[in-house]
Amino acid sequence: MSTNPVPPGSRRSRHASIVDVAALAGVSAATVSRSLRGHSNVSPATRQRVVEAARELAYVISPQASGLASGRTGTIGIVVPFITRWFFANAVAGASTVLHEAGYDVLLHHLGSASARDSFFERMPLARRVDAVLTVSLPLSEEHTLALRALDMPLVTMGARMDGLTCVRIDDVSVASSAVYHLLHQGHEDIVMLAGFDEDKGFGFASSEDRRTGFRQAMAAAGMRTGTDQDVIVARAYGIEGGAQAMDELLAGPRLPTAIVAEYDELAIGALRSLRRAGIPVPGRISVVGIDDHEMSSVVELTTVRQPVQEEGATAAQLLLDTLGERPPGPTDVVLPTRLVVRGSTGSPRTGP
Amino acid sequence: MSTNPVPPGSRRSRHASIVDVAALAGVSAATVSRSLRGHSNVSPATRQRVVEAARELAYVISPQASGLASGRTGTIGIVVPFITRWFFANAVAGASTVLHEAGYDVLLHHLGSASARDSFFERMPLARRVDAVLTVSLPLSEEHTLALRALDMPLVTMGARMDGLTCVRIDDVSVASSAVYHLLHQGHEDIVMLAGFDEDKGFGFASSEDRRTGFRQAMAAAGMRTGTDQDVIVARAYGIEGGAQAMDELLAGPRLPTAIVAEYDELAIGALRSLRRAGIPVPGRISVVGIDDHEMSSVVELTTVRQPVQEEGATAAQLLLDTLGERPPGPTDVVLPTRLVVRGSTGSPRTGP
DNA sequence: TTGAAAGCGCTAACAC
DNA sequence: GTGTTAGCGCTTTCAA
Repeated sequence: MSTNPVPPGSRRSRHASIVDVAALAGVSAATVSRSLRGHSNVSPATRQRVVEAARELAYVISPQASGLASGRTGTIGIVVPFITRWFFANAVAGASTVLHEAGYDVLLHHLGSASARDSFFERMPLARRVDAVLTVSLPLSEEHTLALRALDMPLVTMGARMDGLTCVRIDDVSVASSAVYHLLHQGHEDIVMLAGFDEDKGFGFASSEDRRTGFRQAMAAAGMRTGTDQDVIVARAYGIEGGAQAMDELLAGPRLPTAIVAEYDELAIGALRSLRRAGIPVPGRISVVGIDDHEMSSVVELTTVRQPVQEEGATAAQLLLDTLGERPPGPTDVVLPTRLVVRGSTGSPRTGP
Repeated sequence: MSTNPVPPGSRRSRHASIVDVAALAGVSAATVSRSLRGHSNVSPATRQRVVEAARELAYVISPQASGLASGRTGTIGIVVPFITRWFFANAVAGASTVLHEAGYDVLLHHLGSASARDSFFERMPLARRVDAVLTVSLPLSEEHTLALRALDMPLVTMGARMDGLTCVRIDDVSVASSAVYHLLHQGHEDIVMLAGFDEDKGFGFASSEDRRTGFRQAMAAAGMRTGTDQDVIVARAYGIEGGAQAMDELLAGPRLPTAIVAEYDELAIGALRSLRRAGIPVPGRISVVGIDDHEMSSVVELTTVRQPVQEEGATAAQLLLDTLGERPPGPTDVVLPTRLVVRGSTGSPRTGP
């Protein structure tokens, strides 16, 4: 019927190698290499024969051998604090789709905790394994930055500016400000920011600082008192639970503001859960605004500032690929647009007691 | 002050190589290799010198060279349909934490769409790049299965049984049944299942079939009519939007059941959104049960059947590592426990018209 | 316990 | 255009 795809006399290792293909096509290994990688200096007829031989032998190039010889890995490392959070999962999705389409593999590292993060930067399991690195919203210490730079490879950050590095982000200052303006516009005067977990000297997210700044700037510009200890409360855990706990504490305290700006939607959603359980009407007694437009925000009718997370990831990945090409462009700072999405969690404050 | 970590006369490539370490330690490359990998037949003194030399030169082993020589990659491939969905992100988190701790790298592939899935199995970008593969909830066609098996490497599935393969899962049949029993126990007699997107011949999830079976079995056992066209409605999109649309259609139809069992929580959450917007009281007019215990389920007070997703991922990863060791165990079928979490979305049906 | 030598499978100069 | 020749940096027999 058909010829055996594995020549009987071949060395019969698990895979056909480039010399097997070369033999079958009647050319040298170098020509096979050139043909399969689309180099121009191969005659169409030869290339044709090589491609067919490769197909017949089910030849798959060995990335190890190729990488060893060429110095490239064909792999990009993506580092995120948490893969389970909506934001990071979407960032990874946007980036890895672009990278896979470009023929790159993606090595994923999620840090998960401060200790895991430290051991990551200490062991640096990316060294010699990837051609470039994309980090997402990692607030990096001096030490971590050095470890990353010591890799001496292209580096793009998403959501965290670093000197001399290409960064894709949103304008976190103005994002937080616009959340405040929305509330001010509705007549709120007693607004508190619900900020993310800090974990000592910070395994928060890189955007944290800027959002707090944006909050305070907008408050100050409107003549609201700010800078006190009470205008920003800090969650003591990540995500929903962090937001819920912080809200519980606020509810237990002496004074409940008329509005909350949460650093990110999951905090806001946690706060909403606490408010609902406590029977506090939203927005009747208190309004809540988030930042992100998490996929669940429409479900809980959360007013929020939307950012295009997948697009940020895709853009960052594309810039990384550009850097890998010939004539790499210099570092840039790409800022993507955001917009306020008004839903049911905000409204005018009740006048009177 | 201190000696230069890069010997002036060395070949000064970007990294120190094993021969640099060997030279500095005054041994052969073979001994360096043995020392650094903890082989027993190296004298403590020698190993000590090698380790110090490696540290001094900031030596990092080249995975490419090592892999080329040894035939191993030190990398595991994880394949998921979507990384942005809560379930898969958690599965990946559980698995990759275990794999990273064991010193393996993780190559992530998320398929995203049926066309991307097909091209994935056609191009098989895992070939020669990983030592083993973990697939999560992928319903595989005959063709895909063959492509995977052709890789000829250890394969563990999470949430999708396949002949002769190790699988970690929950009992999807009984999970769906228990959701039904909960409703029956509350007195419901008119129950409809809200099932996931099918996309022609199926890019749904592997658990889909079993959950429908569980639903029908429980209904039949209770003497409810089943098998009609109306006891299972199928969403026309994934996730929340799919659930919302399906619920909208049900609401527009002639008959509204008193209870819904959703194939997974995101569908249930979408359904809840539609119900809230339509002003239908839950559980007053209709009860809703989900499956998963998605992190948002507590926020919307969804009654659901919890499954330990991260633990499933971690278990699957561990089994994969076991398979990679000497004396690989045979294929097993690990079923993890689940439990009903009763929240506010279910209650007795209203008696009367 | 250690070293020498032979690859692993590919790419990149350099010839022709 | 195509082939030849060296490696890329390890691991692994096989000897010693």
